[in-house]
Amino acid sequence: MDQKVDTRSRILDIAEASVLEKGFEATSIEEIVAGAEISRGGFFYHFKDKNALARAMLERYIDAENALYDELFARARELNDDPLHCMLIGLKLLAEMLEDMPSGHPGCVIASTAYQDRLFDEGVRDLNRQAILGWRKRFRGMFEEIAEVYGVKEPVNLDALGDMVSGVVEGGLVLQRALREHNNASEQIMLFRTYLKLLFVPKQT
Amino acid sequence: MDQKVDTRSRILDIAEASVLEKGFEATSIEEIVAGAEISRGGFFYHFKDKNALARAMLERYIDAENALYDELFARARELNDDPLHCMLIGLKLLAEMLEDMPSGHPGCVIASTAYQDRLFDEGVRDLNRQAILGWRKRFRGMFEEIAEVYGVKEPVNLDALGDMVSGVVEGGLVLQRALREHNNASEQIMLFRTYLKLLFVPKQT
DNA sequence: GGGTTAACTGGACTCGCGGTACAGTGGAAG
DNA sequence: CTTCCACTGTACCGCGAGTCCAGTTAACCC
Repeated sequence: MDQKVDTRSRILDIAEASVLEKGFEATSIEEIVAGAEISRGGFFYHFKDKNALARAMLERYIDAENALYDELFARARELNDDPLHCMLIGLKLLAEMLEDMPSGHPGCVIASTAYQDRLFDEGVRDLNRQAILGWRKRFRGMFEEIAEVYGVKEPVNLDALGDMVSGVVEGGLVLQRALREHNNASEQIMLFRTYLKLLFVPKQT
Repeated sequence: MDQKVDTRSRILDIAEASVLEKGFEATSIEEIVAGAEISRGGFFYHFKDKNALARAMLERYIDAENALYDELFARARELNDDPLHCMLIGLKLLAEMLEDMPSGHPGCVIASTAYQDRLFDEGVRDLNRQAILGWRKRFRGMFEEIAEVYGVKEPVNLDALGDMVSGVVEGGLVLQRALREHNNASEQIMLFRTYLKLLFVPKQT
């Protein structure tokens, strides 16, 4: 119970690595149990089927992603109190983080799940949906704060702008995955950052 | 040979519809042959395996997408000769087109393939890569033309900006798929359009 | 009319994987 | 000493991909 990490988490670790590398379908239960050094029976003891595994993985992934955003923007806030600069610093940190990942970022489970969604049940799909809505809310809130202090040079829908953060990250990861380059996602984030710099201008008083 | 469309194309039609709706893995050969009203043997006569099918589908999809871009921006050019306005009009047309699709756009096969790539062979992955590189070149070219006439307010990498078109579309489609909303992709494109309006400014002479 | 070929049909079979069922076991906790 | 948890191990089912192959049908060619 100490040296051997909790089996359930070990299964999730192995499964996540494999799913991010080759996709959900291509990851067999056989291979998960081999990696986790348990029996097939043991796997089904923890997860009633692959769907339950997907659900648990998504939950964990989303929690981790949210924690990451929390930490990133908290640090950004420490560095600068201005909401716009906080956003810009946070995005820079995010971009750097994506770049520092050796062999590229694993890629977002969200997109992967979205494109194979018929494999999953309603619960999994809803989890996915809620995660993106959460990010929309989070970033929309930050943009509202910015808009209180700054003017916008062109009218934009702040919900859509919030979605654009997720969209740019997801899109960047798709490019990165397909191109087999390693910094497309961070490049795209930096480009989006430039957008914000152009969009928000000091309010004339 | 006239009323019965060429069987191969009919297989591809059925398969594409099904793959876009539920994903590649979830589409069984059984169901394709039922839809195309042929026998299993007939399917394997045309495609040696599912991989060959994927490859053919991707080729067709990419060709269609490129033809669409050709047409869209050709029409835009007819409407306005200025390279920036041509780009802006083209994006608007693209956004409108995505919005007009009943029940949303089918979703891009590129992302779908990227996230399941271990299912496919090197040929399929390379096709995917070449498509995105093609779009990069296409849009980069257009941005270069724009940059000859306009100045940029903030320095940007034009390759990355070219990628951003693909990225925003892909990302938007991911959001749309996951959220089950219907106009995220077009919204994201319009937001990107605003970016370009802010980025490119008339050159001071 | 006979021969060749392309485009199939249909059926039998193998294999891997997801999933089920269930009996047994070893160790910790009470 | 018993109970329960967290498994192991094995046997079994069904489905879908993929293989093999023998036979059919229609078209075209000499």
